[in-house]
Amino acid sequence: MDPVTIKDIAHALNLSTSTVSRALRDSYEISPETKRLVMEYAERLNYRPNPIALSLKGSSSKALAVIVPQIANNFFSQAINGIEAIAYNRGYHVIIFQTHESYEREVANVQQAVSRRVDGLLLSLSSETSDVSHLKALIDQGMPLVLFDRVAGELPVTQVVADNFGGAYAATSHLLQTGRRRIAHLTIPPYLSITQERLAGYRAALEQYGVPFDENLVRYGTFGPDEAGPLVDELLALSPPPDAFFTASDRLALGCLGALHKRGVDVPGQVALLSFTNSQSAHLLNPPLSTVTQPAQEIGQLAAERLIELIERKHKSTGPSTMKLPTTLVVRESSRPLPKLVM
Amino acid sequence: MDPVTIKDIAHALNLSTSTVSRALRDSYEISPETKRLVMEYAERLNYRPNPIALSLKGSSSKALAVIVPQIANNFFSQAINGIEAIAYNRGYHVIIFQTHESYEREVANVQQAVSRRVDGLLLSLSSETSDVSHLKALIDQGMPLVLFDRVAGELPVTQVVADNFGGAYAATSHLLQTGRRRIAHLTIPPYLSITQERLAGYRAALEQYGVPFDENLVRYGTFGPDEAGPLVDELLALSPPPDAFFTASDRLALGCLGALHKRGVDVPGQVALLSFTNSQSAHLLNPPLSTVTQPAQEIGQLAAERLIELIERKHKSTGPSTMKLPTTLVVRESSRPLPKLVM
DNA sequence: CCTGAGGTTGCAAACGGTTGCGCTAAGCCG
DNA sequence: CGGCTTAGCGCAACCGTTTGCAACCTCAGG
Repeated sequence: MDPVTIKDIAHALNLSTSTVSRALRDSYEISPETKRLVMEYAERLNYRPNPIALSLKGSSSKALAVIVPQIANNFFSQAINGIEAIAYNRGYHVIIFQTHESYEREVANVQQAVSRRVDGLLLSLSSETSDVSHLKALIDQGMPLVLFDRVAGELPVTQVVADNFGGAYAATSHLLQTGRRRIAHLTIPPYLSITQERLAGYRAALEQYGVPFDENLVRYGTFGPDEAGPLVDELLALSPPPDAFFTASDRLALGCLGALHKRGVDVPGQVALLSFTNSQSAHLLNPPLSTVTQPAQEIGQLAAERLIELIERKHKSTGPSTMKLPTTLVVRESSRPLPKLVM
Repeated sequence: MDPVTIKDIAHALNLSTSTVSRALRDSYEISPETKRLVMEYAERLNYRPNPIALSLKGSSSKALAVIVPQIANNFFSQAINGIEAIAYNRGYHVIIFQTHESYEREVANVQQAVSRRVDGLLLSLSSETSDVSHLKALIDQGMPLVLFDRVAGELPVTQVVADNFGGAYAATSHLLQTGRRRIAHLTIPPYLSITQERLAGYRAALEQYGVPFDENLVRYGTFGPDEAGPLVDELLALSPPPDAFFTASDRLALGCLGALHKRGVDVPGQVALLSFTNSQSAHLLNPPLSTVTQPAQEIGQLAAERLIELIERKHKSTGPSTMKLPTTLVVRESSRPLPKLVM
């Protein structure tokens, strides 16, 4: 029960493969009668062109590569969801790669994607990646590429990101408005563009409110397991200790909340907590968690749309652009205003 | 800067493509000297065989299809994580498809996967799927196939699942032991094997404790948005109302907890809550949620391992088997024993 | 010196499809 | 009625690789 080929049809109808091919593509060179015959027969046999043969011949493989650090992460799985939706509608398939935050695997995955002849790449940098020459090479080859979320500003490619600066600014401002002054920032590895933007937003808000920046209050996580606990301990040991935690990832948020629970710290009485997260259950946590959410699915959709545009009218390159989508601050119990407002 | 082909090497070295091909595959027919030349040159040019040409020619495409209802779901993203890990180690790629719980898309995705000439399929049924003839056809074609999580028992294929019966039995028993007698079961669409197994586990536990089964207490969700609220209302309106909710999915768990919060129902005082979920934050919810977790990543890994075995020694088919992995009951605050135990 | 074997290498077909071009027959015009 | 156009179709090359088989050379044995 092997798949039907063009040859089978040609043979059965006593035609040449070229005629069948043209008939199926509705070429003007083929008589309506012949077309009808071929189409009907192909329909009956449920003929599907072999995409592999197509990609061998032509250039297009109708496949996109998505390279992300981790699938099992709310943000990325939501983004992939958006990517897949767009890709499916436009007739593309999605091949997924995980870098597990490793630079080496990122390079290897890019290689693999290229040799699979994908039509384009969607990539979110691993936290280890500081050298982006592998991507430069891609761009020089003319491979369509769109970066999302964790991008590299210096690369001349289309990038889709959330407004990390704005999100962090809004979050920090909110904490300041609720009376906190010692705001700790638990964040992700410093190489990442998003880390820097969030840090910048955090600093900008501090400055706006005349609160001096204290680098002791900024701690970098590593995506390792159980990393939040020690960081929280270090921060709580400061004097004066922080009165708020602003964290930059799902894992840090949950880890931090868990650590605070375990140490019997009252949230938000003793410290407030506010986090970047795409978790669906922030409102059900104890206490309900104030969050900055990124439009993960929209980011994925937009990135996929841009990429497909790039692929389909490669000539008319509109030039690289960075698209920034707004984040949403949702205030909940974990950052409730302090009873006595200092301001 | 087009990718290097065997022809380029052949031309540069004044050899035929066949010689180069054989040299690269280290064939005994080629002289050591020629091999060395070819290998070195290929190395220098960073030659990578075109996988598309390989798949066209031979049989193997070194790609696996994964078809799941939803990527943005803790269970599935964790499972895919496991799949990808194994696949990567064995040199396979993973192409992801989402059915969005639609039977039509499931069929279309299977078609697409086949025409992409993947070497094998990993599939978790959509909730709409009751007819599995599209999978029967696959099996008849000899396409390696492994079902996981949402399986179809009647199919003669390898299946990897969690012990849903056991998990539900343990969960229900626990609720009974803590003094609950009117245990509602909010579950997913009834076609699914896992739904039936969980229901069976639930009933078995009831029977064990001599509590009559009341079908009014069982409600089926549809994966729609905000479906939990109405179901909770209906159940709370029963007389006597339930004293526990046992839910069968992440979404139902969170939806249910949210609905109970909103209605001011005390958990676990008024009703207990216990859920199947792979959420990472169950212990941080308010109240901390008692859960049955499935070993999602292990299920993915095991399924991928089985599939690759199937692919690589297609001849020695060990016959279909069902592998069942244990679930874990974690008791937390949301199912705290009632103050006055009836038993 | 001829023959045959063994060791190397190249030719060509094949995978499934697309496409430039050539061929045939019919129709049209002068 | 002859030549030209044109519709409709087939031949063959091509994408990159593998592989059966033929071809060639060298050398040893008879």
